[in-house]
Amino acid sequence: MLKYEKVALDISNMIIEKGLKAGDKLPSISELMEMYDVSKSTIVKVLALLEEEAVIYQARGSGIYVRNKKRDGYISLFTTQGFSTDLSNHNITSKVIEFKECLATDDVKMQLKLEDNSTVYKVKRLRYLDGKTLCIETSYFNKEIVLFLNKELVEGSIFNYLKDNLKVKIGFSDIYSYVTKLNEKDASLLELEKGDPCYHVEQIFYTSTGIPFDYSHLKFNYLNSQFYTPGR
Amino acid sequence: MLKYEKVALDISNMIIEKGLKAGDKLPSISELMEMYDVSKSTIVKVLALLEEEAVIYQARGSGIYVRNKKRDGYISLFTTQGFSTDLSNHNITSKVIEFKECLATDDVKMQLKLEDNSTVYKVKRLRYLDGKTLCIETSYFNKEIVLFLNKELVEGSIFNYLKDNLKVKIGFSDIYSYVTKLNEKDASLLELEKGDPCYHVEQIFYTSTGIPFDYSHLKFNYLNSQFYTPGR
DNA sequence: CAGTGGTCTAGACCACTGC
DNA sequence: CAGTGGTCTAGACCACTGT
Repeated sequence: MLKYEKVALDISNMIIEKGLKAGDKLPSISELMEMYDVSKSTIVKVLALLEEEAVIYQARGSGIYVRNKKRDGYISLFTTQGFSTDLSNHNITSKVIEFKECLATDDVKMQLKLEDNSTVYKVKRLRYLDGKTLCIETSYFNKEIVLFLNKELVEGSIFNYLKDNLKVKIGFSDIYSYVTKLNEKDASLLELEKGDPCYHVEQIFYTSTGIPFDYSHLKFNYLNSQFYTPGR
Repeated sequence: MLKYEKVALDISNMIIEKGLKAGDKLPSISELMEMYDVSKSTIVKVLALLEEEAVIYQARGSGIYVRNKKRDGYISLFTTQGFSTDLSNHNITSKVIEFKECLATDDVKMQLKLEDNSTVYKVKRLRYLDGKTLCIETSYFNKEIVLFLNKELVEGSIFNYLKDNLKVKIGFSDIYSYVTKLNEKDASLLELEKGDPCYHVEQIFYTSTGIPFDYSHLKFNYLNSQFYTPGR
């Protein structure tokens, strides 16, 4: 673990342990330098990281302050990958509906930048939040990156498997979202009615070297999902 | 304008001028240092900025590459404030439905952290994208920060007025979103039917010193809105 | 193993806030 | 105007990629 990550984690924990609230003041940069015995630039980097994570905000000439915690029950969309990370108090499970290897459709080929006649892994899962239907997730994986996948692996956290076992380094993603009315099939899976609202998220994940390896389409149950994003 | 901002802008422009596409390679850090005659740390900061803006990605040991442009017509939600900034090719206008000074409701008081009996500016506008109804925007402004507002100002870009005239320094924001069915009143404003889907965004803006000054609720016309966010 | 990005340091100087 | 955060430099060393 890198120095600036350690210090950042330490400060995050300190905020929790001391029960600091939004607006509470943290030690100044020079104090933090002494506390952790690191250079100013490192502290500056640590604070930039914590600011990006919406843990703190920095006010020039004034100080460093704790930021709001998000409302409970809201899913932190767009911050971490695969949202299984938002564990605290809540429980995400999944049921596999379909798992197969198949020819990529034109849409999938375009999103994953594949050659003609490429095959991909297709995974369709129903995901639950605290036992309630959260969303339908349909994912396509580029087999040049995701070398192997089977039904057992797909039952668990696919991203953890990719990172830990296949050593896939996840770089960044493009996220598109919109709202439609549900069709009959999706409605029955989500335990809703045809015509009910549905929030769609399409996400394309890239490796750290820029190769797209996962194209996922999420359809959320509007009654069981609400989202949070920190803005700048 | 700061040095790292200038260099970042320059590199962005270079990408456009040279017509570089996703995956195209940019000069290495040491080359960029020479080109702009700045230190390595400055280039590193520039690249971090461009990476955050989803313009490039950096692959350790390999190089710096151009990232995808977003699909056209998608609104860059959560990146800039007030989305009036996504100008290119598209045209955002608004019609004021309501403008008044009034007592803050409990909800508004909580979001803006106001005392009892505080009054706020309430602004309700219909916003259009290329002439089509985009969303209903209801905003509440903290009068301690937003010292003055009138009907004329509210016709234009409120955020530009706050920044340029009132010298309000915008720091960060909390963004909450969810989906519901439309009620009759909102449906008629958006030229939709009661019961149609609606994407809601609640956003609380803070000054750079951490004071909440704007609580806005957006209700989008689901037929005319789709969104993009770069992910990490 | 050469080249590239990433971390970290010590220190100078600037810009802003709040008393 | 003291104290705080923000920018910028020059340079050392580390970690990874691609050939």
